[in-house]
Amino acid sequence: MHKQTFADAQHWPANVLAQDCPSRVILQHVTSRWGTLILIALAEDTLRFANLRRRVQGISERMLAQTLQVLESDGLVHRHAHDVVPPHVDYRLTPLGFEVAARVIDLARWIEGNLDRLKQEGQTAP
Amino acid sequence: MHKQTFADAQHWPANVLAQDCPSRVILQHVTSRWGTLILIALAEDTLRFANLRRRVQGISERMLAQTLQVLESDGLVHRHAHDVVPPHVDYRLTPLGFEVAARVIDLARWIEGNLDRLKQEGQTAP
DNA sequence: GGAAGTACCCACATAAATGTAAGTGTAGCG
DNA sequence: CGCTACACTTACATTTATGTGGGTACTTCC
Repeated sequence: MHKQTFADAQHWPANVLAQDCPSRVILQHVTSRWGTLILIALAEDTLRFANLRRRVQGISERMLAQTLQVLESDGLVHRHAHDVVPPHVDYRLTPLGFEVAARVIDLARWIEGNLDRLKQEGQTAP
Repeated sequence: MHKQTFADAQHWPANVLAQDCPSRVILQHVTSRWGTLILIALAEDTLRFANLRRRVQGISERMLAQTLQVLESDGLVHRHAHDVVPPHVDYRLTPLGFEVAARVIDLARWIEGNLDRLKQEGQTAP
């Protein structure tokens, strides 16, 4: 038996607005600068490292490698390394990855399609 | 007349994967650490500064103020200052804000509801 | 009178994210 | 042979994000 405490109430059910809710961590990964773009790119295609880098324009090798590792550790991306040389590694979304990606894409597409409705003139702070 | 160049193709239609697509900027704002949480909180209620800060647990005054300004400049949040003293300022989403918030919430809710399916053990990198 | 609340801003300091350049080992190509 | 491609990693430098503490001007509550 487990008596529910006030602290528990913050987390059950999970609530991102709660201070140390674990979902915040995943949300950070998914909504990170490159995380979003990688998910979007991989939703279209299974890609190799170099190709993925070409799709996600502007990303450095370092960030691509790092972000892929994070997404993999979350169970959103699957890394398949063929045992050959020179190396050949495929990256693709897991079923879970496709579920998040769909939502991220929905958000991105909305923004892309509503750019003209969004103000951007007096923008000083990034 | 306007002959479409290769560079144009990157931006028309808007594509977040393109290097300097303006939608990336908005995406950053919306998916920023606190931006997401503020949108989620404001989708539930119109809130005053201090109340909003209590909802978005862990945010500092500085970041709250700063992020609100960014979201306001994007046209997602509306700031209504009553001319009284002590100050009374209401923050609420614009119609546009509600549209993005809905998508952000969808993403957040999915994460909250699938925490158990997501791996988190060997997590070293944040 | 003193404390607390309101909605901030500012300067300063630190933490975190990101970029840059170089290196690794092997293979195929001209 | 020399160059390029592949998928990384590591060290170092820089940029960006975020936190902290203090201040403001005024009011209400005790």
